[in-house]
Formats: sequence, structure tokens, C-alpha cells
Amino acid sequence: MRELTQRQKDVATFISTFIKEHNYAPSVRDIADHFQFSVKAAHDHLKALEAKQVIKTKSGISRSIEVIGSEFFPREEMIQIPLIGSIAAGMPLMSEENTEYLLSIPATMLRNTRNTYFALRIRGESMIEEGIYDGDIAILRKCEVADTGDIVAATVGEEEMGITLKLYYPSNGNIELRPANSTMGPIITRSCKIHGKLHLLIRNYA
Amino acid sequence: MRELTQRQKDVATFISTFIKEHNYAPSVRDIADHFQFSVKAAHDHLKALEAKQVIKTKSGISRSIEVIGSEFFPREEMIQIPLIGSIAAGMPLMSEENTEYLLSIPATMLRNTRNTYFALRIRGESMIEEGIYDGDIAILRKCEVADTGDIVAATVGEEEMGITLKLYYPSNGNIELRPANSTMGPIITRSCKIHGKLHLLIRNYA
DNA sequence: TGTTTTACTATACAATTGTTGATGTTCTTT
DNA sequence: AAAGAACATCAACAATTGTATAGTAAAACA
Repeated sequence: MRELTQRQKDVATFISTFIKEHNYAPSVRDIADHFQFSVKAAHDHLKALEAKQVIKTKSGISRSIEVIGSEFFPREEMIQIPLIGSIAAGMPLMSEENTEYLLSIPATMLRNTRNTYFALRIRGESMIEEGIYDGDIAILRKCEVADTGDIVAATVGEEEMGITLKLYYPSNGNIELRPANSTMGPIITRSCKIHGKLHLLIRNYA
Repeated sequence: MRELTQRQKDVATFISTFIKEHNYAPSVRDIADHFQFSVKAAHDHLKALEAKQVIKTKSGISRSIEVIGSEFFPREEMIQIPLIGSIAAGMPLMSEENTEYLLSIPATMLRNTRNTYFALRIRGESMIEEGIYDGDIAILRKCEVADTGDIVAATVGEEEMGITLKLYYPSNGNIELRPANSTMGPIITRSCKIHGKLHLLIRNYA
């Protein structure tokens, strides 16, 4: 298998552009018309591009061309993340009904596509020395365990008390949830529920 | 015109889900098959949903249903923002050829859709006291003027010297570009070129 | 040199798909 | 009670669209 020819790149570019412009994929004839060649030529190009893993099509289904990742046409993989409320403001339930809206984050900015992520709005100044400010949006990876020093979203005691974002420091039996704010003391507890680890922070200036 | 009925919501949800799953819109028959009703029923639903501004279709073009904004199916408007390099690391040119990749940001997180935005990777500790850390990604709105106290990306003198992110403080004839780091001094200059204002900050923990 | 790949033309068939007419039921609103 | 909207069926037509056959020709490769 050789690499893409110029003509194939042109066709792939056209498809990619067409999808962005129209929100649906071109038909074989849309491609043929644009390049002023026959329907078969267009179809052959699609086969070639599919063999070279640039596009994917579903046989028999119209306008089903999908531009997939490749050296020449890197697809921007997006992950949808629900923003499920504010940290330390009641109880942001981990359910889809509580989703304020979905954030789209490029997969390249996250570690692993297969993990589940969720987002919370930061309230308060407890993590200010880590550069996490009131109003910031934290994107967390859902997980139950954390390593020492990780920034985690956790609930201590009753879930209704609300989630806190803190530094995780376990020490012989106890768990210390440290704020990054010298005016505040840590929460020391026997057990807490970890909801996720901080992976991304988004701040809005306006 | 009344609001959406439960059935119409179901149909709209199906379409929305189908598009996410398949990357192409359902045909009229895909909808009919799923709900076990006739093709005409599906088609009528599409007309109703279009009249109610929930979807948009192109007549005669297969699989051209597009779910648009509405009370019940708020469309997440995305803005593509080019990441054009690192701040204070050579010269990140404001051109599309220098785009490392495109970030997708929900429009709701930005002030104005019509503005031009670009992104830069932060290098150095000069804005650490504003909670802006090395490696953070700054999303800026392209503009030439700024207000006192704004965080701006600017170049002083030759453009090749590189862009800096600083606090903007003009004072009778001079322009002071203040770092947010007490160990560093401000840049005081007669003139500088402002490239944009900071609007969004993204930090990756991993 | 021969083989493979690329890049097409022209034509055609069949499946997919959008669209419509005629018609009826149920529910809500006036 | 009347009117309209919503929801539905069956059947049919026409346009769109994917796929294929039968070639031609040039370029790339081994």
C-alpha cells in the first residue's frame, strides 16, 4: 500500500470540507460532479481512500462517508463531557439528568478515550494555591481510587453534604484531604468516597 | 404552534442519538423502522419537527437531517479555535499553516461567536500569581486594543522576538506589561502590538 | 519487461430514499 | 359540537444514490 496521491488528497479534502459545510456527507455523485469525472471514478476513489484508511463507508447506505484518522487527515476526536453542577454547592448527582450542558473536549487533551469524564464548576478558594480559582470548570476522570498528591473530587460522610475538590493524602488508616490554601485546614477522615481525579481545568475570563 | 409532544420528542431524540452513533443522519425509513410506524408517519414527523424548528432538512437529499437549536434540543454550538504555538517560544504566526490543531469550544463559554479566537500554549511562570501555569493553554480573542488590567498577548518590538502574556497597564504615554510574578519586573515600552485578550484558560493534569 | 496501481469514461441496474395522495382515529382546544 | 393538531396506515411514484460491467491509458514499481 502506497501513500496518498495528490488526487486522493484532493478528494479527501473535498469530502472533509463538504461534511463541514453541509453537515452531511457528499454522495458519490456530489464528488463526481465537483471533480467533473464519472461516478465510477468517484466510487473508485472512495474504495482507494477506504483501503488506505482515510475514510470509512457503509455499503448501501447513502452519504455514509466518515473521515477517520490518518496521517494526512487527522481527525479531531471529540469527547462529550457532562457538566453536572457545582462543587461544594449541594449535591451534584452523577446522573445525566443533572447535566447542565455537554462540553466537547478534544481527545488529545485527555488521557484515555475509554474512561468516563465529568465536569464540575469550582466554588470557593480552597485550591487557590494550585491555581484553581472560583468559577473554574474542572474536568475529572471518574475513578474510585487515587494516588498520593492527586487532586480528587470526594464526598466525606453523607453524599448530600456535597463534593469537595482537594489534594489526596492517605496516611496509615486515615485520609487527609488537603486544601491548597494556607488559611484552611485539611479534612482528616477515616473514609471518604472518591468520585474522580482532576484531569483538565478550564477558566473563563470575560 | 404548540410545543413538542412526547412522541415528537422521542423522534427528535432518536434522530439525535442516531447521528451521534452512526455519524450520519437516519433516513425516513430508519426512523419508521425504529418506531414501527409507516414511512409517511416518519415523514410527517420530520415536517412537524422542522416546522417547530427542531430539525432542518434539505429537500431531496438523503440523510440530510440536522438537529438545530431548540428549547428541547439545545444544540451545542461549537467554535473551532486554532492552537498556533507556544507563547514566548519563537514566533507563533497568526496563520492557519501554523495551526497545531483545532480546539472545539462550546460557544456558551465564549463571549461572542463572531469574534476570532486563537490559542497559545503558555511557557514560563510569569503569570503564576494569576493562576496561569506553565503548560496551560490560553484561548484569546483577537483584538488590537485592551483595557487596563486585561491579560493580553502582545509583542514588544520585533515580532520575531515572540509573544508574551501579561497584564496590560497603560500610563501616560507608556505601556506597562506586568507579569503576575513578584520575582519579575514589568516591561515598560512606548509601543507594543496587542494580539488578543485572554478569554479562556485550559490546564491539563495527567 | 511485465505487473500493479492510479485514474479515469460511458452506461446501466437496483437499492435506497424522499415525497405524496387518499384516508382514518384520537386527542385537545375553542 | 366543531376545528384543528397530532398520529397513524397503505400504496405508489420519482429522485437520489450505491454499485457494477467493460473497457482505456498512463504512471509507478520490481
